[in-house]
Amino acid sequence: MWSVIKCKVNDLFFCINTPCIRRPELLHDPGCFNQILHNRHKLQQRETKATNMTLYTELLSLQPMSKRVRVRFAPSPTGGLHLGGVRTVLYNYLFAKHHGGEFILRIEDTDQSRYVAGAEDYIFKCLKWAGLEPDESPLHGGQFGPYRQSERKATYRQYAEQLIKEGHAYYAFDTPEELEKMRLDFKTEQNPAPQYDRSVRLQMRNSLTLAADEVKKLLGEGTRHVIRIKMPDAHETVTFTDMIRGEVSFDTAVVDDKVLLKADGMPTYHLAVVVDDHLMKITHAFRGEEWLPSAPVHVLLWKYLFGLEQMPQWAHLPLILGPNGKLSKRDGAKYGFPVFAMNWTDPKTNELTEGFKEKGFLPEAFINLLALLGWNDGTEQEVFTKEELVAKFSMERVHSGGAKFDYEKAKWFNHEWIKKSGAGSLVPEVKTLLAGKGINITDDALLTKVIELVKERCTLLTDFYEQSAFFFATPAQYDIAAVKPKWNAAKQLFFAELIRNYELATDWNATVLENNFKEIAAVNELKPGELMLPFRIMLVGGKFGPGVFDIATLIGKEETITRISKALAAFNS
RNA sequence: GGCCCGUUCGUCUAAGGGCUAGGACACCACCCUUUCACGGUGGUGAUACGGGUUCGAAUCCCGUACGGGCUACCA
Repeated sequence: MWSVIKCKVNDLFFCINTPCIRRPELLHDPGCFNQILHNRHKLQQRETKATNMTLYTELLSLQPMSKRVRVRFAPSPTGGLHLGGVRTVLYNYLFAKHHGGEFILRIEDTDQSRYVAGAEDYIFKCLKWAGLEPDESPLHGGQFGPYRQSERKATYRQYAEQLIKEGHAYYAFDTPEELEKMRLDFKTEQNPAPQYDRSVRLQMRNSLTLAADEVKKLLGEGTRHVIRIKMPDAHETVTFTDMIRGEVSFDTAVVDDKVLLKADGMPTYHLAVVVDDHLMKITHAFRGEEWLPSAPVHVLLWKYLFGLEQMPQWAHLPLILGPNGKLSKRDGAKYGFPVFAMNWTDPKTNELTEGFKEKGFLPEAFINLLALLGWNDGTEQEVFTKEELVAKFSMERVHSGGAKFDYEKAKWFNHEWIKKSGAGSLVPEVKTLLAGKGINITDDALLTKVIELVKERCTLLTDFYEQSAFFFATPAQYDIAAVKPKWNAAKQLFFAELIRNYELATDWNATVLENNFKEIAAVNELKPGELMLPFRIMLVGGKFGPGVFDIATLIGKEETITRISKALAAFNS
């Protein structure tokens, strides 16, 4: 149950809704306390820190009632899951886990015309990859199912009918053509997008304008109709407190009569979100900022249907922006960065949109970079494990402004995570990647050593191919240009001698190899520096990679000698 | 057009009325490194503008500008 606490501070009353406090001692956690200040913005503006502390102390003396936190992510299965969607999932997940609550996934598939085969399955795969699996969903089950709105179709109509009975909604019989005509007729320069609202509804065909028996007759004949919410006639201000933005208000006179129940009997998002959030006992509802304009409709529905005190706390997350406004998959294609979590192929067009996973991102890095796009813990820490995020996340520290996605920084996060990961844990990924390029590895221990040696040079997982292929295959080509200009007979002789020396080596390790290399150079009066680069080209093929003697050690005596001989032939031709 | 939200280095952000506005990415320079990286040191670079409140404003208030979102029987 909600416990609504009224506090009087400096002659001002504050209403504080306490979310799930299963354990009162959690109140001692300042982060948790922040969470409780439903209307902290007001407090922030008018009160001093000291007063806040007084309030805090007052709260401690109260016994908050417990209500388990339940949050939901409600995607519509119409295509790929993009950055913003995954971040919404993340914030839901972190918030739920931070408060010991549940994270629910509900499929909002009420628009049958937009149904896309495979999209739902794809969403689950993305969540699994990212490590953000729900506690309840169509796949995971739960006490509040079904979790697909299409399967809940029968539940919605009664709520719409109830609204009509109470005068908060009405039947509308207007055909699509009539609606189009209305929009055309009322369109002016001043009003380029006329709404179906209180100014026009009395000129349309609906149960407000038609006689009661006419309406009855139409309904009896099964005439196609929708149910629309009837926004209040008088100017009424709808206000709610957003966890991120503070108080937000709207004048109901400028909000239109949104359709609640469509002609096919399916609810629209507006009805479904309110009914299902209620039925599924959602305590906090997080969604993108693009939903803010329709929030007054939802608040009113809560008021009419279930009571405002039952309404979840809203948080409208800032948008993730691309180079030109709201991030779209087009931006990704245009600027060369992934937008979706995983590769998505549109089943109709066969168009492939690249995903972060396939681009070479580690799931840990992906959620880390997403978490920091709009949130920080107030310290200078930027690399967080999922566990740290769960422990530190709070909606209070989410930024209100939109964040432009920076692919360079995203790559930096991935690089940090590759460096941070143990070589062993990267083995499966790198193995699969190399196998895809025709390099099949059987020796995991060797691969682990290779990864350890090259991982700091890899920003994306896919970089492991270039950085480690030469450990498993003799270079097919050499960067001849880097060697040829300074190549001469003396160097030729040096490497011939090096082969003889290495053939006799009994102790094959980097130190011995380097010492022998330098001794022979000294005897021949050559500078080791001038010989290192050719040696590298012989072993690697190019001017990159870890220390040459480390490479020689790992590829082994036989292979090292083979590569020197082979390269010698190539350099001389 | 209307409504709503927002605005600190190019980008992500810190600073809850009080040091020289701090950090990270990117960029530049140097050091380390006989490759490429990692790492280290330093540097360039921001409170949109105008009023107000205040001893004092990035911070609170108002206005302007700019940016974004929404304006479907889509979500």
